Amino acid sequence: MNQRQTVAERGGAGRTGKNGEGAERHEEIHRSISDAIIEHRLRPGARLREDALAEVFGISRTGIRKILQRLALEQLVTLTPRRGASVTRPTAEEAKDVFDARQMIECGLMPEIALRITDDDLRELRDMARRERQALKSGEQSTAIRLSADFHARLARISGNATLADFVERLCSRSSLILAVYGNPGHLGCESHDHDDLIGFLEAGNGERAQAFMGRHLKAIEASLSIVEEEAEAPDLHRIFSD
Amino acid sequence: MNQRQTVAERGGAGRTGKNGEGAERHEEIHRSISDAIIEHRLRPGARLREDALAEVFGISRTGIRKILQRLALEQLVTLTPRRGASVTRPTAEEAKDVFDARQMIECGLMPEIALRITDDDLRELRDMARRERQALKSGEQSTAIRLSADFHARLARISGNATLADFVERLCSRSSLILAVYGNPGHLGCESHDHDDLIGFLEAGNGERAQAFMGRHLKAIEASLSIVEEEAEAPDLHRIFSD
DNA sequence: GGCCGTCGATATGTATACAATGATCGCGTA
DNA sequence: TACGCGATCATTGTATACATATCGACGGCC
Repeated sequence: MNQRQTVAERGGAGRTGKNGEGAERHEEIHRSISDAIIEHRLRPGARLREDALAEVFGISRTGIRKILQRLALEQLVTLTPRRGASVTRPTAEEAKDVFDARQMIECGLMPEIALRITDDDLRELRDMARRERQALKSGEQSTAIRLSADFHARLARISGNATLADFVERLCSRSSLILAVYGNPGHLGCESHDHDDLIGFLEAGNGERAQAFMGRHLKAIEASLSIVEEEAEAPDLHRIFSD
Repeated sequence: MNQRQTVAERGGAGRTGKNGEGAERHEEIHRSISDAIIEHRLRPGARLREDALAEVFGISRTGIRKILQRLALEQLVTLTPRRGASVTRPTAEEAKDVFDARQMIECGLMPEIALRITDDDLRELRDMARRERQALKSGEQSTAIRLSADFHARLARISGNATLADFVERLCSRSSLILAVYGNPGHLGCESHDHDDLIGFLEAGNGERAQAFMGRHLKAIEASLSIVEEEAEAPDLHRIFSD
């Protein structure tokens, strides 16, 4: 079964630029899977079989495993020892932790961002916000969710602190997973005009108000979640044995 | 050369409990390498050849690669595409970012920690601080450095926010690398009594003072560094061409 | 009729073999 | 003597083969 390799790869392009672009190809595949998860095209709990992925992307399992491990470290997928990979299903506790962390970091970054933001940044952010509104209006919820995460990540990047920006990026990805599990269908995380308002404060150089606004923004997202621990899987036995 | 496998592994124990303990074994190796880096037994820039590591730990390159990739994501080692792995040499900019991040997160966590800290926590922290002082006194600088990082990580864990605690743990590991590059030999990062003082504030439930103290503590460490971009590698040419 | 044990299929974990690339060293020539 | 060039070697990147554990289903047994 795993012998059936994708037709195109073997002969031509697959071999040709193999090594130089190998790393970039992996990067690309990582992004593909990552995006699919963030956009909820792969729902939490979905299994990610190595063979299937290897066939889809036309590389061998070795490369897929590497990517899956990276995704696991980013906590987008969960690697169960003999069971393989699946899209992470965040717990209620993780959800709380993630939003607390975002509250601390993203808000804390605002003053610095207000100081350093440039006209180019403002233009780009406005464009992202516009595209996000547009996606929401045309019902492309997947795209809107990803753009929203991108917006927050891009914002953090302006602070100049790459380490914290990486943290924020990962927190936003995980937030997207959390929305998939605990979000209400109609109600997307970010209000459509919030991001524009935030841009306004930053343009005015008002770090304090931006910080406060971001705080409310995140609280609003968190409040919109229906966090009820489902625990549908091993329903009663654990409770019985915990007595 | 790579044929010389470690004597013990092949026949007996290596094969026996192979799978069940495989994951734990990897965890163990990860810790071994990680500790060696944090304790400066592996200095920044040191090359980590896959074959050599595979031989030392008695597993094949496959497992080693997995571990190296994880270390790379934690930014303790750097993976250069065709050159292999080496211990990361943090740049001055990264050093600043890491300490700014620690300032934000560790300080921000203090109030919550002061609220949640238990007697058991206090006892354990005091023990760690004591062992750290002791290691310093007996000149075991490697041990002292690791214990200091452990202390900060353990502290963060008390906050109950696993996500932020993970961040702090990684920041502390990287700080250890930074100390290896920019630290002054005689002057260890943390003053020996600082941690005890901090414990005092936390025991008193005084989150505010603990926060302020942690701020000064981290600033003091940062200030003790000699951050001068060495750039010993391509020494003069760049400067010439920048004219 | 329901439950337990066993068998087969499927997928992962690990090791090894092969290929490609960058580095190092030696040689020839100016 | 120093520089450029070429070959060999060391080391990583990738794929594949084999071993092993888990899950589902079927059949026998109580």
